[in-house]
Amino acid sequence: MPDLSELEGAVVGFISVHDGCTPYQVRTAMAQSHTSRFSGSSGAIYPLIRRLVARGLLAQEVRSTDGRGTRRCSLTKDGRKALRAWLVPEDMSALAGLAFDPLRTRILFLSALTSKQRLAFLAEAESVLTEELKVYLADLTLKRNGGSELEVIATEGAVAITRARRNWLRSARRHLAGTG
Amino acid sequence: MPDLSELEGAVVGFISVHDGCTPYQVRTAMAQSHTSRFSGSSGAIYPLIRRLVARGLLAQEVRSTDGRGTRRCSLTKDGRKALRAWLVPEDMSALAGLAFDPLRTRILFLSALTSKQRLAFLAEAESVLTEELKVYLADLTLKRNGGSELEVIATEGAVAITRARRNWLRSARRHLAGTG
DNA sequence: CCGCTCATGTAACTGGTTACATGATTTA
DNA sequence: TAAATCATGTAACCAGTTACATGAGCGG
Repeated sequence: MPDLSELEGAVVGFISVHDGCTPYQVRTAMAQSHTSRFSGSSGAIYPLIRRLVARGLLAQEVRSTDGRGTRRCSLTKDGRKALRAWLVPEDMSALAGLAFDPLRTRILFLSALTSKQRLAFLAEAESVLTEELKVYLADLTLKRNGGSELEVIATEGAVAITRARRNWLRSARRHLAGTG
Repeated sequence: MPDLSELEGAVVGFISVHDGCTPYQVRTAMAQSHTSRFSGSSGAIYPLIRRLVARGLLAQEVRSTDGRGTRRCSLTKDGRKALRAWLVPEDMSALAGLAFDPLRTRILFLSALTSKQRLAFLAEAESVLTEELKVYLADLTLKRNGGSELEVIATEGAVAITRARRNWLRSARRHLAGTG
């Protein structure tokens, strides 16, 4: 059995927390997640869940009362095992590795802009990040009353990283504004 | 003309900074980059560069003295234009959006582990991040003497974000250790 | 001249995306 | 009863990966 992909792991993890949820709920949860990595498209989720059922990691229960054929998903024993293996891989450094950051990438090539455009770019990025930070902080408040402890921690991570990015951009802009 | 993809933009940006470089140099630079997003595989780079030449964004000069057919790449006027459009897209929020973080994703599902395993996971991740931080700090020193100003800023970003992640994990671990 | 690095390339695959399509259920 | 939402699905596509293959140039 090959390891779970990131999306597969996220789906299995979601079902482990939301036992008995429908594929549709998995799908919308992925789509609403803050990270834009996965679209939560039906073309991704439904075939993926079928694959996991075929591999014996998921079990499905069809509600006969529902004409749409809505199914409820839960983990099998093998599914829980696969989830644990996905959560804690042999090589943890793959998880911790530097994430791809389109802003950081672009900064390397800002010499293609005039110094005025450069500063405008950094200022604009900074303001977008500040707005985003507000969103995550609001989300954090939400999670603090009503969310699980782990959801709070994950949201704190989003806040911490966004804040770090914003502050980094701010100091970069000030630095570049100084040196022209 | 469609917009440049992230990899295309990175390649065009690299060539803008390293004018006259060979596709091989582009490739190895991508492969050595800290972010694991792109492998820098020849199967990605060579066809990509050919596409960009066909689109008129890159120009190639073949050194006739070289039996390997090594080519030197540079940007055309259209290439510089496309680079600027890629650097500063209409929707800046797409650049600033929360990056995908496999650690953060996994934290949401740590309830599948025993509390002991959970703490071990966080401790291990924290130590990997601490090691990584050392690497980026060393790189920063390197860039400070000998690198461009923009390279220094980009590396400072890597340091800032890694540090934020590490500190976030540390406080999460301490918190979970407290509540059992 | 052997092995390493430089340098380019192709073919099969993969894990997603977008766009489309269909029908059931609920709500105004 | 119309519109919105719930719910599932397929087909065409795409950007990248892995694995493989080839050969030139160079240092020991």
